[in-house]
Amino acid sequence: MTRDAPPEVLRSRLGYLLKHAYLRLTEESSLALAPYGIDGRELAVLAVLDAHDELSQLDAAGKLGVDRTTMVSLVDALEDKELVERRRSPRDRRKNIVQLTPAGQERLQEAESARKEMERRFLAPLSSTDATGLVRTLQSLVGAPSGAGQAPDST
Amino acid sequence: MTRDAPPEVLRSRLGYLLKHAYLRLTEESSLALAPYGIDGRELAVLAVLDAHDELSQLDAAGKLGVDRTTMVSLVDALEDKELVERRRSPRDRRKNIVQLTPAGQERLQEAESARKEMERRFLAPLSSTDATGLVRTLQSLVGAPSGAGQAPDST
DNA sequence: TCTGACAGTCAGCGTTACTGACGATCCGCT
DNA sequence: AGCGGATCGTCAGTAACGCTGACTGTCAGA
Repeated sequence: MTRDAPPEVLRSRLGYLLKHAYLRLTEESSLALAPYGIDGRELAVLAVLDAHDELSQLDAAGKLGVDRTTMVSLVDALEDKELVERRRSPRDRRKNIVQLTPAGQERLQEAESARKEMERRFLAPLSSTDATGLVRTLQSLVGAPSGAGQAPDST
Repeated sequence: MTRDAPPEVLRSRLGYLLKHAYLRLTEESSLALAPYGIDGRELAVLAVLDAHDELSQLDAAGKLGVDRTTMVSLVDALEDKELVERRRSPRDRRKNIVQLTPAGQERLQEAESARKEMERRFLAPLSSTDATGLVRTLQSLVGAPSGAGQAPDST
C-alpha cells in the first residue's frame, strides 16, 4: 500500500480527516470483531435490537439510519448465523419482529467487549480529555439533538 | 428518508459517529461544490496538484491515499473537464506529469472558497474551541506524525 | 368491499475501490 | 549493446454498499 503521510494541503480538510479516521477505525473494527464472525454494522444491529423490544425491521432500520432494503440483507445474514430470529407480529402481520436468540445475546456481550477494547486502543494516542472531547463533539454534530452531552462508554 | 434521531445505544459508538459525521459532511460538500462541477475528491486532487510541482499520477495517488487505478479515472474526469493536463515526463517517459490548466487554477480557487464556507457552516453548532479541538484531534488520529498541531484553515 | 398506504422482498443499477493482467519504459548488470 | 527485473499507466473484472422501482401481502378507513 502506498501509505504516504498526509500532505499539508489535506491535513486541514475536514472531509479528508473524517474519511480517513473512519477508514482506520473500520479496519481496526473488522480485525477486532473477526473472531466473533460479525462486523461492526452487524454488531450495531444486535445492540439496537437488544436495547429495544419488539422492533420491526423498519423500526430497526430507522434507528440505524440504513435503508429498509439494506436491512433485509443485514437480518438475512444474522439469521443465517442464528443470532436473530424473525417472527411475524401478531398485531400487524405486515411486520417482522426481529429478536435476538440466546446465542445472539451471548455473541453481543462478547463482541461488545471486544469493540470497547478496540475503541480504547484506537483513542490511545489522545489524552483522555481529548478523547472524551472528540466523542462529545461528534455527538453534537451528528445527533445534534441540541444539548445533553453523553459520556463515551463508561464500561 | 427515515431519519430518526440516533438512539442511545449508538450515540457512544465511535464507528457510528464517524460514519455519520462523514456522510453528513459529504452531502453538504457535494451541494456546496455542485455549482463548480466537481466533487470533494476531485477538489482534493486539484489542491494536491496545485501544492506540488511535477507530480506523477502515482505520486499524487500516494499523497491522496488512493489507489493508482482509482487515480486513472480521477484524472480522466478532470481532464475531460479541461481542469488538468497529462503530459509525459521527459525524464521518465513512464510517468504522466499531471498539471492544472489555467481553468483548473481558477476553478480551484473558487471551489476552495466554497468548501471553506461549507466547513464553517458545518462546524457552526460547535464553539470555536470545540471546532479547532476537533480538527486538531482528528489530525493526531489520522496524520499521527506525532506532534505539531496545525490550525484548521486560517483563510 | 374497495381503496390507499405500509412492510418486506427482490432485481437491477450506480458508485467506489480493489485485484490481476498487460504494454511501455526504465535501470542495473553483464 | 542487450538482458531481466522493476515501475508506471491502463483496463477488465470483481466485490461491497446502498439506492430505486416493482411486486406481494397486509392493514385501515370510507
